[in-house]
Amino acid sequence: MASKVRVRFAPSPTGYLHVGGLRTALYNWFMARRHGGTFVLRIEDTDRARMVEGATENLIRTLEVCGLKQDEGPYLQSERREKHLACAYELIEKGYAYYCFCSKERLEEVSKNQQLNKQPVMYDRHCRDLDRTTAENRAAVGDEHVIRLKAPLEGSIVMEDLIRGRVEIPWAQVDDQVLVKSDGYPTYHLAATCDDHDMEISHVIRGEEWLSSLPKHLFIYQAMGWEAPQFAHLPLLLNPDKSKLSKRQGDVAVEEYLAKGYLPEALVNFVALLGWNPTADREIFTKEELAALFDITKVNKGGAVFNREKLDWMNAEYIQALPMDEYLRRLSEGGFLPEGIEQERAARIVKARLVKFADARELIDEAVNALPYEAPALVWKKSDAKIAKARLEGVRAWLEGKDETWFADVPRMEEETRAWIAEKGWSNGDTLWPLRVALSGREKSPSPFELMFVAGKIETLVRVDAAIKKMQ
RNA sequence: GGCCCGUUCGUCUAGGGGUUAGGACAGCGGCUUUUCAAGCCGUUAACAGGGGUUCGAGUCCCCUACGGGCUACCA
Repeated sequence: MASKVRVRFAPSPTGYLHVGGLRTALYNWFMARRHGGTFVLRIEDTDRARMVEGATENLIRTLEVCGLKQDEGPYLQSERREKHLACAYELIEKGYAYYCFCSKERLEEVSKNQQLNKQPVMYDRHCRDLDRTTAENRAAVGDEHVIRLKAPLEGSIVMEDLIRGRVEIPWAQVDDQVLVKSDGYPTYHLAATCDDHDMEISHVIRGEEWLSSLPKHLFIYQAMGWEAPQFAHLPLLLNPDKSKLSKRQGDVAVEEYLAKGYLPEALVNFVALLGWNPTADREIFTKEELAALFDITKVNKGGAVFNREKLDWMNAEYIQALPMDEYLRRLSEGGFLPEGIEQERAARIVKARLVKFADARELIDEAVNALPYEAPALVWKKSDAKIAKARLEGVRAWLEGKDETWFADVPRMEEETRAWIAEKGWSNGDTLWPLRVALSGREKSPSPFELMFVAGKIETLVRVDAAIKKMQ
């Protein structure tokens, strides 16, 4: 790789961090970490009309939650406007850009006709050959104008992409792109190119949607006499129907996943493996491990469907791996843990079956609160009412003799109770089933030992008594 | 419409001329089991199609089909 790796993540502040954006950020971060480089954050806020209040702060916060802290920045592109404009004027000076005074109406007219005649839709270069001095005077006087790139008319450009290899695009296809808008702000093409050069970016890693405008960017580098960085255009993230991942077909914002209680580590792990994988029969990696193995040239060319089922699986894996106190802390800080001692105990036993934190409330509720039920529910399928009642009475006497601390130790409760059942010559089924239903009121539930742990001694006995009474 | 990019199990992918085409998620089956979940074991399932090149193509080339991106004074 180049001697000094400098990469950047350059989102526009449109309100939230898109999961595709997260992956782009991640790959840039990997690249920086892998080569001892610098990860720069730049906010592309040149479109004043699309600015969203608080979006930038939110973007930075979300990246940080995901463990992606920039080494440099954030730079605000809007604050670098003077540099961009200077660049535009230099391009005009060198004959690689020009003033354009065409009205929006004329432009619409032109493209309408092109569409009708099945011609490629692009600017007809009406102002391309205006006399420069005249144009400059008009501009100085305040005539509304834009500045356009003076793209070559013939031949084609051959480009080298780290992921796709050689790409060739005929210049006839490349429009005289607007570089400076009539509001005096630069467009992405000018600003990004200019900034990437200024910030000495060595590798531009961005979404595939930019591939077709790469000729314009390369042309600017060349016209300015700058050395161009290397480029890598990432494949898109897709909906299940293979269209570009969009809001309509499910969540696309990282914030939404976080709000649902997906762990940032899990989301990062999952997203990182969409389009690239370190060639190992393994799925769970920390981002540091991934960074150490990262190779931009091994990134897939084809788009990847964002498969939520696998995300769920992976998130559950991460929850399982969390130490209990860490798990409770995060659950609580995320606002997913209802108040109460039983609730906290339930949170403990529910951890193993939790897919995402947002599901915790319901699972906890099921573990804490018993449902109303009818007496027949207490009878195990291979048993009968008489046995069920006898077992319940036996269990009650057994539990009566235990102290509160005994109920705080699930493995011990289970071990000793099973031994006791065996000693009695009873079966686990005809004993444990009635106990479990007595405690939960449900056909399906956590184990009776877990439920006793949640309920505590007093409440356990109350529920067992109630069950016995139902059997009268 | 034009230009560009892409195409291995349903999904994420491994694979860079010689493989029984491997793994993961989901699915299915079984084991375990007081229920559910988990866990463990097993299993279904793919090189888009057609031409080349080659002794030999998932791997290289071409064509077609399909999908996607761009085609803004948005990024």
